[in-house]
Amino acid sequence: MRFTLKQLHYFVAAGDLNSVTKAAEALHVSQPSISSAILHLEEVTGLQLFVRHHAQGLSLTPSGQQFIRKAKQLLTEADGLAHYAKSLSDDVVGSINVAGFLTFSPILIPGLLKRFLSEYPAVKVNCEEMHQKDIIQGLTNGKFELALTYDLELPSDFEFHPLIELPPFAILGADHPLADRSEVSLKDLAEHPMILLDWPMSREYFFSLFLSQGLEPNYAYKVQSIEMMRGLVGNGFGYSLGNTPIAKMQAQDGSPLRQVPLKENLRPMRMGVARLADLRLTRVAEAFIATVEEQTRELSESVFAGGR
Amino acid sequence: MRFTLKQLHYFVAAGDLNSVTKAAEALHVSQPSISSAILHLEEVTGLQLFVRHHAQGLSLTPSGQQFIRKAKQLLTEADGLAHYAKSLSDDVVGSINVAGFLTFSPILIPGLLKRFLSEYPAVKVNCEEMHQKDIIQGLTNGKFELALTYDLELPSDFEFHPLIELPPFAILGADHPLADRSEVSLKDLAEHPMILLDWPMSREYFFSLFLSQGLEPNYAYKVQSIEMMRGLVGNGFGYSLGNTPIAKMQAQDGSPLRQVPLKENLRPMRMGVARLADLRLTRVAEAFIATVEEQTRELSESVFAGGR
DNA sequence: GCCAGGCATTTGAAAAACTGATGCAGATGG
DNA sequence: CCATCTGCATCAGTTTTTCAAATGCCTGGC
Repeated sequence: MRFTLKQLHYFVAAGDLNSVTKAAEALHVSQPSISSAILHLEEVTGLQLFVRHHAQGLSLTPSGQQFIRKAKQLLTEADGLAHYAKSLSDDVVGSINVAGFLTFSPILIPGLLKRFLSEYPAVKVNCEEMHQKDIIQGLTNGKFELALTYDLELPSDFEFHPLIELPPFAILGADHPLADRSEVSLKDLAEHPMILLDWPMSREYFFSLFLSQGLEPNYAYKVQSIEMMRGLVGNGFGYSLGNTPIAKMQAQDGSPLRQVPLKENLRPMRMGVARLADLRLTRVAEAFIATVEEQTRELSESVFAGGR
Repeated sequence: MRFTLKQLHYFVAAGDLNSVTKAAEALHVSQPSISSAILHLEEVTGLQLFVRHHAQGLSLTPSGQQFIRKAKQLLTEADGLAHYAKSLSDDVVGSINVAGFLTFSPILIPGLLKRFLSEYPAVKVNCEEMHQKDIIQGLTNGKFELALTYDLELPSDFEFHPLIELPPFAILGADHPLADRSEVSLKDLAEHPMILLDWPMSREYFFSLFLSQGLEPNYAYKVQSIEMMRGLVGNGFGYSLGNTPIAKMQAQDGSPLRQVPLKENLRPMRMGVARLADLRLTRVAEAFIATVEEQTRELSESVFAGGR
């Protein structure tokens, strides 16, 4: 870099006051400091910035006048950057990047966004839904500061703020032999063909539920999407398991579905806010977490109550 | 100032490369230099700019991403300022402020501007016409870098580049008793009433002409403008003197005028380019002077030949 | 479990910035 | 016209900042 902001600052002061001495007084530095800053700028720009009047200060040359205008502009922008940074750290402004786990994002996030933006309209919220694996990676490399997800295989340097517990339940087609029960046991289900939502970390969780009961599931199909799973279940190809209740259980082709609680006391999935432990929260993130808490409290009394 | 351009530069490099070490290599500085620049920025902004991944570099936090965008912008603008200054000193760009003496500015400057701008359309030329006194003051305090004027009472720290010599001539109304002569002497004129163009420094010049011949003029009217002088002369109130011939000698009310050379060998007025001696010329100024020379050469064969 | 990679910290040296004093040249005032 | 004053540049010495090599420390890979 050819010059420093400080030199520009000194130069501008001298140019405005037409005096090195006055600029020095105004900025509370010594007169040689101003003088040398100007000399340095004249050196590196190759411009003669001032004409010196003996015993009566100095005045800008035409070149100096052109230069000082741009210099002031740059200083203003530097100041703007400082203020921008300050407000990023002190105020609820700017943007926030959030990741959401695929299953409950469509239920949780739209209402959440609505609530958050009505309170903080100046904030730009970027949301992405993804698998747990991508969430962990995105949080790790700083792509997101927060993630709404399950505490599923979170690395030790993550912090998790739990919001709600979602016990697993069975998803059954209306024609399934077990569909009319008020609750079913994993033991009963294990014999039937199961539709597995074949997502990294999710599949291990479901498998672990059976394992904890000494059982083994009977995978009929492995699918990559919730909708596909519901379609197969709704059409009688098997049952499935889930943690995220939705308002109206129905496949996309209209086949009715049932959500039936499981008899065993199984490890529930804990949904909450995950983030890197050593990433200090911004004001925006704090505000967002507060809003998530409100939104979740509300949902836990309506949609999310459906699984229990 | 809270931060330096250098710190921003180091930070941006680290952010782009996701590595302190790589940034240090790229910028040919040591790794601690980068590291401390980042630490300082995090300190003064209050933002956490990076998440550190042990043994595998670092990545920008969302705050860091917002900050780096603006930081890059500022650096680009700082670069722009450096280039702007460089081109101001090296190229014929930017603007130039020129003063012109009142009498011949309307004759010289329009054509001059046309010629100059056709060659250097990127330059903004600011022209002002004024008295010698204001010209000297404007040059002294750097308002103009050049002035087209007479070498009339120029201070010793001025430099004057003469372009053309303009001997004084008499301006007479068509009905004036001396109007039909091919030349008149000051001695003849001195008896008649004279219309004085009462400008600072100009009046002293005209008076000195008489003084050099042991004469004294007979002031009938003192006026503040060329046009007023011509009007009075054209309507028979007296004669006047001038140095700047114009193409068609006529007052604004249509009264015809005559320009009659003076018999005596009087000190001519030297017209040229004046400037502060210790103000280094910019490229624009150099180019402008060259154009003035061309333009004057051309005019000296047409309009400016009229006085002799 | 050892090695390598990579950032932070330490330490000492070099460079830069700063200051008070001085010099110098023109302006000011009687 | 001379003495004084003003205000920028320069100098010398000190403080501050910058820089880099070495070191430490923690993690990931083999």
